[in-house]
Amino acid sequence: MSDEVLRLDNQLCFPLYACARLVTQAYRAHLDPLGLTYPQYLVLLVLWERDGQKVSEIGEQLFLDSGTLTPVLKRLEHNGLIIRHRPSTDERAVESRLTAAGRKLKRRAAKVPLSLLCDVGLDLQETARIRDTVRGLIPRLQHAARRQGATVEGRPVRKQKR
Amino acid sequence: MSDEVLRLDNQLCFPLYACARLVTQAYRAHLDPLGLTYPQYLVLLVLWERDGQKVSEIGEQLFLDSGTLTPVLKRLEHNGLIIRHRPSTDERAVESRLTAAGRKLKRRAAKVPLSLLCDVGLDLQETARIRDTVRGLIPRLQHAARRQGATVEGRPVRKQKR
DNA sequence: TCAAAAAAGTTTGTGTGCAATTAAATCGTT
DNA sequence: AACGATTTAATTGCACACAAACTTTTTTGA
Repeated sequence: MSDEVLRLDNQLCFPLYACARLVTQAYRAHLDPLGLTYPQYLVLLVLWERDGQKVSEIGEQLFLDSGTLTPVLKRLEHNGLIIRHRPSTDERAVESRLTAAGRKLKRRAAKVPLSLLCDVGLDLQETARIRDTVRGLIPRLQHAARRQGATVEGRPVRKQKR
Repeated sequence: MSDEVLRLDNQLCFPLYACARLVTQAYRAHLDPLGLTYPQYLVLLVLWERDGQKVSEIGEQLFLDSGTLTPVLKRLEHNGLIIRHRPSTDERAVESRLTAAGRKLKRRAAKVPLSLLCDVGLDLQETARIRDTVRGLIPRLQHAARRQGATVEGRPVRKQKR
């Protein structure tokens, strides 16, 4: 009876899942030479826009919690791209600040997005259209995920084991 | 100069990455009661469509390799949902076959997709539209990802660690 | 004022993803 | 039949994701 709804082809979730992985794979060829993983690249994008942000600020933009970001930031620090330090005004927080090497990497990274579009064979218009479609999903998914128990933003909500 | 292209807001990759994670988070609330993770659920979707598939066959449909699938399949076996065995006709292969418990779980899982759409607040038409848009990206991303993972002019391109 | 609560990160444990390597079985060609 | 090439999974090593527990610091409120 309900076989149809369970077909892989009929689900929205799977193409999203598959595309996200394929995108990071496509990025890898361009990020490997920079010594970056895709999540590390995302963190740098955030810091290149505004330097010296706290873990929680970075997390709000990337929808990642500190449990994920702490190791990523430590690796970036270990690789000499950022420095983490606790500001004296609030010693709970940890700010990440770009080093000279971290700032310098921005120039090389600037070539990556266009290379990717080129690899994938998308023009700017179509890219923008798809981007807006997918982006429109985010608030609704946040609502759905938050409602049921993930820590999307601040609120605890979850009590059950994975 | 090239600041604009590096803005998080202008990238297609990030919404895809964010949505994929938010989707699995939204699924978690419905899959936890079934004792499944999202990748485990995907494997079962494939087996519910056709039982007894080889690791490579499952991998082709989910775009996952044996390095990822082997542990997932072992956990499904450990949880009593499938049995893995090597067919005598070709002892290299490993077929995964649903147990009675694995087949039984399909009835409960059949409620999940609709619950999700309900949580997210999407109607069927809009879902299908977005799904087709995202699905259209897959072949192009595969081409882009494959192009760089395999070989260029006969020589292996990849030698650097991640 | 000061103990309780809240906030901010870190740590721990589990489960993917994926590249690279390894091991075993099968196939193709001689 | 022999043997190198190919196929198929499993293994290894590293890097996310994320829930839950924990530590330290700051804020609150009776």
